[in-house]
Amino acid sequence: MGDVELPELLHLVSKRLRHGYVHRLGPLGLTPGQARALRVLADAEQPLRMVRLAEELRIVPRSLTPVIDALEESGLVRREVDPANRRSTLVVLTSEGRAAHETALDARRQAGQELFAVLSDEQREQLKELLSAVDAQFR
Amino acid sequence: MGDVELPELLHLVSKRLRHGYVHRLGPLGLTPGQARALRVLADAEQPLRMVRLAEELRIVPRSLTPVIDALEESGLVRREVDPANRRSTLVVLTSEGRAAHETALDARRQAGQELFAVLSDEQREQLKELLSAVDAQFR
DNA sequence: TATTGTTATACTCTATAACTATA
DNA sequence: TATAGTTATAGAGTATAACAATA
Repeated sequence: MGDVELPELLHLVSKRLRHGYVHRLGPLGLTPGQARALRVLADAEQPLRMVRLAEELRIVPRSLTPVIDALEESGLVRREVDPANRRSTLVVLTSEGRAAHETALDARRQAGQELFAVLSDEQREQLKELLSAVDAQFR
Repeated sequence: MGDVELPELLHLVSKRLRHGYVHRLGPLGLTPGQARALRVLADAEQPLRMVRLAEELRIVPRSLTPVIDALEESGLVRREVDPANRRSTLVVLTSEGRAAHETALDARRQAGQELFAVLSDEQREQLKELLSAVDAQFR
């Protein structure tokens, strides 16, 4: 076979990452998408509206709904009506949610380290810069 | 927000790639997975057994079944019983399938070029080598 | 009218487990 | 017994379109 193209490589490596996440986050009762939402909420350090959270995650609001449904059912977030605009829903991270985020963060770090284990710190930085450049052109 | 980690970047860039594929392959009546299967079959230059094709695509055989179902329905591949081992199914690329592969290849190339447009040839090569190293450690 | 979020629906990608036919 | 592939089922991730509530 031999010659794997760059797009195909990207796809394969990304699939491995997802695989690692699924297996490490699964025992915590989280999907990668849920863990991502927790991360954004924790980083924001304040409740976020659905539209805003979806933007940060780069998915459409409709796709966020079941993610938040699941997190709410697990008690990791809470929906609140935005007093400033009653059309809006504020997604509030609970203390359980914050704790789950910390655990998930470790799991995600481990999966990341495992995936990029063969790269030196320098190479990892290089990879990050290349991918950043690719990503940035669309933002 | 600022500090996006390497794994997250990988996920985001990969998502963009998928997005580009979906939009360019959709009008051709192909999903990215179907186009991948066509590519492997075209590269192999001979019919492949289901198990072998799944291996090349790095998915389990069960996941390949609906992909081949769809391609067969579109007349792009044909299932044949392997005369050497009647348990096995040979997936044969039809001439229509070969033509569809050529068209899909262009679409995929365009999506790839668009995605990595901001990188120089040298940077693309660098990225490819880094991802290859990551991928190779698991093979 | 425009915005926010949800309901409804659907498709892709992937997996595990159980079954059938064949070896 | 072991292998190849399918049926059955499920769970993530994603999207578009239509709608209700609110602004």
